[in-house]
Amino acid sequence: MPELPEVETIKRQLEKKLPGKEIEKVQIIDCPNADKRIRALSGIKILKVRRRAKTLIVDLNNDKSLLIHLKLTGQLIFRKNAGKERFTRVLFYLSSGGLLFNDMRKFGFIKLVPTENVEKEIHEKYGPEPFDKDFTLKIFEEILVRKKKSKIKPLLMDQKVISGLGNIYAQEACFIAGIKPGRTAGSLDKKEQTRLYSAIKKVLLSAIKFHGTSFDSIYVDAYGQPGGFGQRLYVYQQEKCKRCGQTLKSLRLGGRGTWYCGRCQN
DNA sequence: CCTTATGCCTGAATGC
DNA sequence: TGCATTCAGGCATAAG
Repeated sequence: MPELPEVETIKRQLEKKLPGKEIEKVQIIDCPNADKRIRALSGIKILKVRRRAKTLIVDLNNDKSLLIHLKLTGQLIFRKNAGKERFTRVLFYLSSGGLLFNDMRKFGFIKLVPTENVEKEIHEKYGPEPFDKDFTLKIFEEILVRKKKSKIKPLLMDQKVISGLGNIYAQEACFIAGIKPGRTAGSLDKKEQTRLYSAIKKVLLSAIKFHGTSFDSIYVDAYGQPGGFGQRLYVYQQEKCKRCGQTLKSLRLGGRGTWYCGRCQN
């Protein structure tokens, strides 16, 4: 399930590949959430690839941008020889190679919006990027005070509050910070707030370094390669604590599977 | 304002 | 073996 590190990995790879390339043809194979107008992009060139939260933004030279969200099972893969694969939903034929939008469960979407509206469509809807300078410790503390009754792990997953964290990295951050995921935001003391703030950045940076998590073998990067962070997970879908060896506890928070160590997290 | 539930989907895993 | 059931989850939306 692509979260910030996975989408960032794809973004960094595609921004080296796509700019300057021309879209020769777009084929929508089976994609209920794809804007039909993308079929008319023949002859349009790709200018830039960006990321905001978990959404990829592909700016085009016709003042429009593609907004691509992979949701749970989406893949965006660059292939030298374009061809339909098992779950290919949209196929972009490029001047060299092809860009495949694969999505087993069809939750993902591709929108086409005027580039000038990207701000409105995306940026305004989401909370701060964890690596932007506006995401300061002070801002984070204010969030925790404002949402003091929320449970901390579902809060970290709320894109309107902070963008980019999903079910994996929210609970990994809680582990690294030594905080139980079911604690309320308001119950964190100053030290815990600081630890969690650092843990968010730490886990995301590390995951980006290893090209993300391919735990479920669904996520792959823009070259079809799995990420290497899966074996470095502390708690997500793990049985025993990597630090103390104790059997992890599991529960559901916000409807999502959640794991934590009763000894290492307080 | 809040929290929790639902729908969108399909494949893998499980149960009888 | 096969068929039905359950589960996974991002996130918009509805309901409580």
